[in-house]
Amino acid sequence: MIVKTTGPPDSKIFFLGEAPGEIEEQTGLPFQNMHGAGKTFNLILSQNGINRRDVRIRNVAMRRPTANNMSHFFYDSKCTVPKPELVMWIEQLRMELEESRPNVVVAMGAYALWALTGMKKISEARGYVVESTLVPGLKVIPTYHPQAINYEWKLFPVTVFDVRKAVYHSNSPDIPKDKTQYVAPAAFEMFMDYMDNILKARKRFAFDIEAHIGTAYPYLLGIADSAHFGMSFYNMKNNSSTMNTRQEAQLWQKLGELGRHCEVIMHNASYDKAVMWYHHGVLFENVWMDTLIAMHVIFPEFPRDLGFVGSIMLDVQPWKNLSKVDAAVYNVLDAIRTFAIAEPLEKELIKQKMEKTFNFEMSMLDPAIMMQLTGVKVDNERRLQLLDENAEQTRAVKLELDSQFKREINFNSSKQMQQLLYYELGLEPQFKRRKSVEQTRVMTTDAKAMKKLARKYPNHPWLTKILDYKKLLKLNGFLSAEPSPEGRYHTSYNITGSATENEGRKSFGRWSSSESIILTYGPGNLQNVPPIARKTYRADDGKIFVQADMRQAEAVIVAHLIGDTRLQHFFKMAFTASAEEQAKYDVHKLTASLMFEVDYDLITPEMRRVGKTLRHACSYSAGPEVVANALGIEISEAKILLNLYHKANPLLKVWYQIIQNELRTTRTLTTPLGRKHRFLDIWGDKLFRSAYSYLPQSTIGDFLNESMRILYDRFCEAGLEIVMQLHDALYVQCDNNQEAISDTMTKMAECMVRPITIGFEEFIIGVDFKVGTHWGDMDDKDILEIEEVEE
DNA sequence: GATTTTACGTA
DNA sequence: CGTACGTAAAATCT
Repeated sequence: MIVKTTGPPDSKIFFLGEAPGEIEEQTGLPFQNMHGAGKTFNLILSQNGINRRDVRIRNVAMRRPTANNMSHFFYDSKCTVPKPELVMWIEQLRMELEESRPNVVVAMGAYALWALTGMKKISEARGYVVESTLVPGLKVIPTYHPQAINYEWKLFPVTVFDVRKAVYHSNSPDIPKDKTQYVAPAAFEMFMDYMDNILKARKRFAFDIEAHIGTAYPYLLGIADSAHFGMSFYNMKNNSSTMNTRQEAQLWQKLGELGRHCEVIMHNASYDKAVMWYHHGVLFENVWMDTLIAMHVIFPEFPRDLGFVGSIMLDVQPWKNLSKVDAAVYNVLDAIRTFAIAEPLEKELIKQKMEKTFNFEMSMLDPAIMMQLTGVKVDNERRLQLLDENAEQTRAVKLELDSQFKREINFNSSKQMQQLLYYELGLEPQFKRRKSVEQTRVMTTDAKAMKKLARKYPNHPWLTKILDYKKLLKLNGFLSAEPSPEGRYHTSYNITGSATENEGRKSFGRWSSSESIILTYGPGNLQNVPPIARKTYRADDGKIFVQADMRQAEAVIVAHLIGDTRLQHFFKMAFTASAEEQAKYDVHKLTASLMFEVDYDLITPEMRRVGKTLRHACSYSAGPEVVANALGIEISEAKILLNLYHKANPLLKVWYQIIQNELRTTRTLTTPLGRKHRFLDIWGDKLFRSAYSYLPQSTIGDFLNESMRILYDRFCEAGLEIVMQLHDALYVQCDNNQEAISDTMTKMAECMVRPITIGFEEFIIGVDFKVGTHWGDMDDKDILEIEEVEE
C-alpha cells in the first residue's frame, strides 16, 4: 500500500521521514505505529508543543521496502544509484515542496537528508540549517530518525532540540545570513596588529590552536574578538617556523601580554592553555570561560564537541568538514564559534543556576594542568625488573597451557576461546547479560564466565590458569609503558569526565584520566593502574608520597542519603574514636551483626566478609548473581543473604523509591553539592541503578576535588606538590623527613576534613593516611601518631 | 585502514 | 540485571 503525505498543505513546517514501516503500510499514514517510531515521533512533537495534525508529514519512499531496508530502492549496496521508483518519489517530493513551500523541512534520517540535499552523513549536518539542493532556497534542518532514537534513547533530547530549532525557523522562509568574516591565514603584521588592538581595548577574545599530533606543538593560532570576526595565523609550515627569530619573540611576547591583560575563552582550556604554557611560556591567566566546562555543567549527558555545541546554540553553517580542506579557515571558525557560544552558555548557566558548579570546575583547570605537565617519576630499574619477572611467569604459565592443549591458542581472542571451551570441549556455554529479554543471547568467555566454569568443572584446573595468564598479559601492558626522557609518566586529568562517546554519555562529575597528548608517556589512564604496576611510580629524589583517602566515604554518604540515623551515629562515633577504639567501629562487622542478629563482638572474619560484600552490593542495587559471584556461593544462598540485608536495612529500599519518584517528573537528580544530571536511558532498572550510584559517586568526587582546590589555593604556591588524584584519594609529595611529612598531613587534613551537609544533617568524613616512596608500597600512618611526634 | 566489539584494569 | 571511567587487542566493515 502507498503511504501518502498527511497534514495541512499550508503547514509552515514539514517533517520528512525515510520509508513506511509495517503499521504505516497497513494504515496508509506516515508515523502511525503507536508503539514504535510513531510514538517517539509524537513525543518529540509534544515536547515542542506541536500537534501532529498541524504539521505536514511524509516519507521519501512511499512504499515499504523489503525487510524495511532502504537499500532495496537502490541498485548498489552503497546506496548511490536510486532505482526509477525512488527517483519518481523524489521528483514528487520536489513538486510537493515547490507547491506548498513550507518555511522549513525537518529531514529525519540519512535518506531524508540525502533526498533533499545530496548529503550522506547525518552526523555532519545534524542540527544545522542547510539549504536544499532539490528545492533551492528551501531550509532544511537534519536530525535523527525516530526509529534510530528507539534504538538509542540518548538521541531523544538532541532531536527535541533540533525540532525546537525548526519550530523557530518555521516563522520565516529566510535562510539565516552568515555575517562571519575572517582573515585566514593572516600575514604576520596583520595578526600582530589585530592582537595589539585587542590588547589596547582590553577586549575579551576566543583562542584556539591546531597542533601537531605527537608533540602537541602548535602550528596554527586562531583568535576571535567577536562572534563574527577572527584571524588565524600559521606560526609553522612544513615543520619550520614562518617567522624570523625577532618576529617569533614578538609573537609570543604579544600573546603573553594578551594572556596577562585580557580575558580569554577556550574550548577545552586544559589542552590549549597547557600547550601554550608548556611550549611557549605563554600563560593565559584569565580564562573567563572554558566552553567545554560550561557545556559539561549544563548538559553533562550531551556530547560536548564544538560541532555539537554549535548545532544546538548557533544559527550558522556547519564548518567541521573544513578541517581537512582548509586548516586556517577551519581554525579561525573554531575560534569564532567558541566566542559565539560563550554568551548563550552563560545565559543557560544563570538560567539553570549552575554558576557555582561552573566556577568550581573552572577553578580546577590549573591544578589539573599542573599535574599533567609535572607527571610522576618512574623507578625504571624496578619497572624493568618487574617486567622481567612478569615475562618469566608468563612464559611458565604459557608453557603449561601449551602442553595442555597441544597447540598455540590466542587466549585474548574471544573467538578462539569460544571455539575451544564450548565447541571442542563441550563445556556449558556462558552468556552475557542482556539488556532486555528480546535481545539474542551473546556467548562470552570473560573472567566471570571462566570463574563460573572453574567452579562447575573442578577437574579442569587449567580454566583458572588461563585467567592467570590473561592477568599477566594485562599487567605487561602497564609495565611496558616507556617513561619520558626525564624519566616520568604523565596523564591528562579530564575535569569534564568521559571524552569517549559512550552509551548514555554519562558524566557524574568525577575526573577521568587518559593519555596525555602533550606528553605521551605512560600507560595513559592513571586511575586504573593495578597494584603491582604501582610499584614503579615513585616520589622524586629525596621526597616521599603522602596519600590521603576518604575513610568509608561511600558508605557514610549512603547512610546520610537514605537517612539511616543509627548508622550515621555509628560513623560519628567512629570518627571521634581514638586509634585504640577504632576496632569497635567496623561498619562491616556492624552490618554482619545486624544481618545475622549476632553480638558485634562475636562476628567472625567470614561473617564480616559477607557483611562487607552485601553492603557494597546493595548500595548499588546489585542482584543475587553478583553477590553469588563475589562470595563464591550459590544464587539461592545469595538471595537469602540479600533478604537478610534488606530486612536489617529497610531504609535502602525506601530510598530507591524516593529516587524513582524524583526521576519521574524531570529525570533529573541534584547532588548535595549542587551538581545536576539528567538520566536519558530508557525508563527502567538500568536507569534507576545508574541514578542510585550517581549521588554518592558524584558527591565524593566533588568533595575530594573541593578539598584539592583548597589545598592548591592555600599551599601550592608555598611549595606543596599535589601529584595524583584517584576519585576519593589525593597524593602529595614532600621532603622525606618526619617534620615535612607531619606538616603535609596536617595541611591535607585541614583541607580534607570538612563538614558536608545532606538534608538537615551535618557530618564529617574521616581521612586515612599512607606514606611511602613508591605508590605500590605505602604504609599506614595515623595522624594522631604524628601529633604525638610533634608534642 | 578505520570502526566496532570484547574484555579488563581501577574507584 | 552494581556503575563510573579509558585502553588494548581482536573482530568486522569497507
